[in-house]
Amino acid sequence: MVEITPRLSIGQVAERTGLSVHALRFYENEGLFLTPVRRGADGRRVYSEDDVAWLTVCIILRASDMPLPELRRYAGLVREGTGNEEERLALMREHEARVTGRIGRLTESLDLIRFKAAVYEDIVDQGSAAAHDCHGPSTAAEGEERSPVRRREVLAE
Amino acid sequence: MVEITPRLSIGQVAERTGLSVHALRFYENEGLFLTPVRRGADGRRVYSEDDVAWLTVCIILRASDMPLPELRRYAGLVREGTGNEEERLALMREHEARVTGRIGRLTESLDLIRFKAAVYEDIVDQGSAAAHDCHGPSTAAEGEERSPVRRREVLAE
DNA sequence: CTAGGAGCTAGACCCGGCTCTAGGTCAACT
DNA sequence: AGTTGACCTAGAGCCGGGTCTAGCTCCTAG
Repeated sequence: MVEITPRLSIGQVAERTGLSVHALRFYENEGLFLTPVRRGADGRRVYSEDDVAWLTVCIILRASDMPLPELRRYAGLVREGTGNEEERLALMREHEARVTGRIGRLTESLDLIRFKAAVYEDIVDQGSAAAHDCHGPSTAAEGEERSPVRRREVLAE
Repeated sequence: MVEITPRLSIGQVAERTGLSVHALRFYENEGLFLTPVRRGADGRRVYSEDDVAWLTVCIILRASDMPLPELRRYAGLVREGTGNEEERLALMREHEARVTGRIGRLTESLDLIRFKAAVYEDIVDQGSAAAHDCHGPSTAAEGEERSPVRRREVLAE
């Protein structure tokens, strides 16, 4: 007699998932659900826990910047049922590659960011230790290579 | 007699930086340069290597999703000259935190992505080893906790 | 002299991904 | 009876970050 799959209102789903009710309707419109969202007698949307489970997957994929069209395609594959796992795999692997690439580029950027921060920290520390004017390095440097953030091009300012 | 700071055209800067000429004008409009971009007698923009060096910094900050307003603010601080290193430091540290946060969330997402991929890979391998139908797990799972991507909520599909 | 190519400005447009509004239905309280 | 409050639809609006267009000025080469 326990409710096996409680029927959730859009508001409840919004609350649980952190998506807005607008976003939920929008996602539905975009074809991101696995099954057409059911309606109650009064025409209101009724969600199941399965919907919520799927949404949490969507949220994670979106959090890693999977574009909506690709998420839609993925939803389509899942909707089709078993048999297309190669395609799902390819899609996931592709996405994985994008995400690792993104992480890599962000990590590279962190080199510069931390380097800059360290430079400013030194100046600040120095300035507060002895209370005389800071003498910032204004020598500009040329940058040619760029992959593993070159020291010199990073120094100025 | 060597050109100490060669004068570059917008096209040359675009080529070197990978930014479009449009983007270069746009950035200028947005106040992202350290000094007003000089103009030749004919009214065309003339860039120095310093500009390019600064642009490469901008590009890295943008690559890590520093919003334009913040980049503008940073440019402003640098423009002001030495003396505001605490502010520059704070800005960089803040940005650093955002970037590490982002990397963390992406890395978390990777857990799910790889898990899914692994599931599909198993199915595909299994399917190709013995040529009988795949029996995908369609058992839906409820998801409550979510930080360290829970196993169960991830299984379905 | 004329055609191309690079630049110029101001401003329109685009894209992704929501977000919000207008105008309405319904059920539940007071 | 009236007021919330949650929901509905269709469609407009917004934001960030560019991108592109129109219509113009130059310079250079053929």
